[in-house]
Amino acid sequence: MLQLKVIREEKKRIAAGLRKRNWSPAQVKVLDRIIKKDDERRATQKSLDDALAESNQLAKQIGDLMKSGKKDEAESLKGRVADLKTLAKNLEEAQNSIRLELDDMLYSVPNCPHKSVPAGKDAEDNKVAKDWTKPFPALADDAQPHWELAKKHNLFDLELGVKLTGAGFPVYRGKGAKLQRALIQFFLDEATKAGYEEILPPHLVNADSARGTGQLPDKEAQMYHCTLDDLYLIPTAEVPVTNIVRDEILSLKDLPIRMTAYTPCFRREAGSYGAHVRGLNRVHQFDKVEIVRIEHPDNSYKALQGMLRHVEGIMKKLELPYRILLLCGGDMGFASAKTYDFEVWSAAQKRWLEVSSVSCFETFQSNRLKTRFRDESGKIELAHTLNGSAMALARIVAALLENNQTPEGIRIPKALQRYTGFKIID
RNA sequence: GGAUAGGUGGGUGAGUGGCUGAAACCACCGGUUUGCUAAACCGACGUACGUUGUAAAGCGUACCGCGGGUUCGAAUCCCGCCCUAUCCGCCA
Repeated sequence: MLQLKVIREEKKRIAAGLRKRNWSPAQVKVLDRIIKKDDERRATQKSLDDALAESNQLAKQIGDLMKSGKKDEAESLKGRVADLKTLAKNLEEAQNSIRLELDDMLYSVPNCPHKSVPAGKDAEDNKVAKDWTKPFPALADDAQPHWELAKKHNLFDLELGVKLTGAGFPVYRGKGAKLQRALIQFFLDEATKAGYEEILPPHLVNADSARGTGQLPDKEAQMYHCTLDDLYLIPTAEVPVTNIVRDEILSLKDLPIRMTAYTPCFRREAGSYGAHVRGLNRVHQFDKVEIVRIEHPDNSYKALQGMLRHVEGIMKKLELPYRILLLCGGDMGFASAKTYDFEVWSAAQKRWLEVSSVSCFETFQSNRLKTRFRDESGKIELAHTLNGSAMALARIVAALLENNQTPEGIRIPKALQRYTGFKIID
């Protein structure tokens, strides 16, 4: 969530940012309500502190009087303390409900887009930051989409997944399973080379962690919830990995922190069904290697560029046609200040598939996570967090299968061959 | 799952009702000494919110796992929960 301090001090800038996200002037008024509610909070806090201060002082006096044997005088003060206590209790209750209202409002406000983010309503308004200029792979007329190829080569089986679990849980098998494993290994190795520490986190998290990265309270429906133990299956490695630095005050020399993790990702995805979600395009469980960075605010946008180059390097090694989009305000995720999406060309489906999303969150996440660092002068500041997929497997596999199909079989990109142990799927 | 013992500041650890936001030691940071390093010595050293101040800094409040209760007053007493260790049971 946004920092109260920033909303108070830079209301105009935030308001302008929200309008970039396609917020109406009426919606932007929530900022004024937040500030007003915060005024209320401060006033109540002051009264409460004053009441407690007086009561503390009286308690001390009573203690002294008791010791010096002036019992009657002590007794006479107790009435006042009781009154103060009632007052304090009421104020505290008021304070709690003010806090809840304030938090509700704060949670409802998305991050303020970076100044370089274009305004816009939806995906139509995204800017192509880097286009694919070379020709797309030329496929034969009888080229097949990946779900047909998978059937032909026995790579994954969605119907079997229905039997075992339900729709959207693919069962990979044979060379399909090996390809999956090879990609994970490849992505992790690339991240390691780029200086990211490999993490293997739990795949279930508690509510505190889900709150920390903003899945709770608003996106609860996206996650699978194990109610018996009140744990959530992670929708992305971002959740456990970013929470590593929750409630931490880092020292300057700890920064930057770079971490990478492979995890399966579980998404309930209440969303749409149909042609666009066939095969591996959208599933409830998929594999992903995530990269996460914790950065000094001065360096976060440089770090974002670094992450872009990293993902781009992977694209090139996989020999996939890709483009990079700079998302417009209206299409950006709630928590992001700036997001680039990577899309690969799926030659048989003849459309772009999103395979990676790289974002800088500035202090939006760290504010909730309480991830701070001590700056040069010893002052405590919120760190910036960033993350990106490098990469999401399911859709990469889809593109890989489709783009590389030949009459002889499906060709494995050179960089991947030492991981798969085979050069072709036939 | 059962039994027992515990959860105090970055770490170790003292503290059983007011003098404790918390001893002592270690680490970290600043300084003195030193050719340099080390040692020794001196000093500073939690977080959040509120408030005064241009600022430096000061003041108030809260926090000793979490939540509630008893009391004029709680780290300390009581209740519930969570977690950790050990033993037993179960088990990949």
